[in-house]
Amino acid sequence: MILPRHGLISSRLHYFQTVARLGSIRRAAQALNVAPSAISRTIQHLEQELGAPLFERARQRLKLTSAGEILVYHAGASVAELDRARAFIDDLQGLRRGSVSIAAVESVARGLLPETLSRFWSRYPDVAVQVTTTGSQQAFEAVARGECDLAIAFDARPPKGTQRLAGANLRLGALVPPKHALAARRGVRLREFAAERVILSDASLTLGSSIEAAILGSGIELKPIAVTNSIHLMSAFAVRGHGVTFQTRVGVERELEEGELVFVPFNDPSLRPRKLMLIARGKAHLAAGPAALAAMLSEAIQRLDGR
DNA sequence: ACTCGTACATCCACCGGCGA
DNA sequence: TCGCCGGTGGATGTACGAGT
Repeated sequence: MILPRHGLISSRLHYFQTVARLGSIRRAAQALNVAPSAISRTIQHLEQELGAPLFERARQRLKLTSAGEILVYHAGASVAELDRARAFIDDLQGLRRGSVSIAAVESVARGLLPETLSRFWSRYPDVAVQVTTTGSQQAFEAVARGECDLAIAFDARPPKGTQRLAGANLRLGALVPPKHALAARRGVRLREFAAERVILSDASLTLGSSIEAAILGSGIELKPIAVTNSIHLMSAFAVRGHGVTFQTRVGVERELEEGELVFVPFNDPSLRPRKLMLIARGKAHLAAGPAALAAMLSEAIQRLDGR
């Protein structure tokens, strides 16, 4: 049994509209892919219900009566309203039990994302979320390829076909233990850590490459005690007093809140703020679930701007 | 004018899915 | 399980146009 595109709610109106448009039950039947008899009977039912003929049967041609003209006008409005209602209902269902996929850099997955998802799930508890941690450029490319709905990353170029939804400039700084000599300072220079044990991120992270460029540009020689691509390890080493590390506040929210580390921003002009960005494949592509999460993430990212 | 082929709407019997 | 509803295919009646 082939149902017309509007289902039972408006199939009669849809049949009627098609017959009125084509002026023939047979052509309407071909257009709708049903038997002519089905349409004929549907029209008869409508006429019985309304108590008035909708077509004049003359010379093998169906011509709308005045009642038919009135119904054509109102049926068009009704079908359009049903389409609108269907779109709203689809969106509502997407928010009730849809899914969202996100690619994010590790630092975002440690703090910003869990915090925002807690708020998201308090409103939309049945929307499933798939989170993949990866490098910045890879995260953005995953969105461009349609493999995920949203991506959050640092200092990466949004690929063609994607749209930037939010951005924030985040200062780079040193993460030091509370008892460190520089912990109370309002700002520091990179060269002040020349004699220190430092924990650096490797060049596979955008963080690593921007710090490496600043080190090379200033001619400072640092003594890295550890080099890693893990934001988690960098902060864990720093908390245990193995050395100081350099990054933004994103990813170490818990350590800062609990007083395990202190963030001291850099004053070096060569250490420019890092740009955190949220992208999607264009707002028009976002279903209800991803759109709702994107709105919450945008708000959270914009609150970070300048910090 | 009549016949014939074609196109169309309608009627009827029957089938299958779905909900009470 | 049964009734309702919407589907299909075949039969039938009607109208039209072309050919004779």
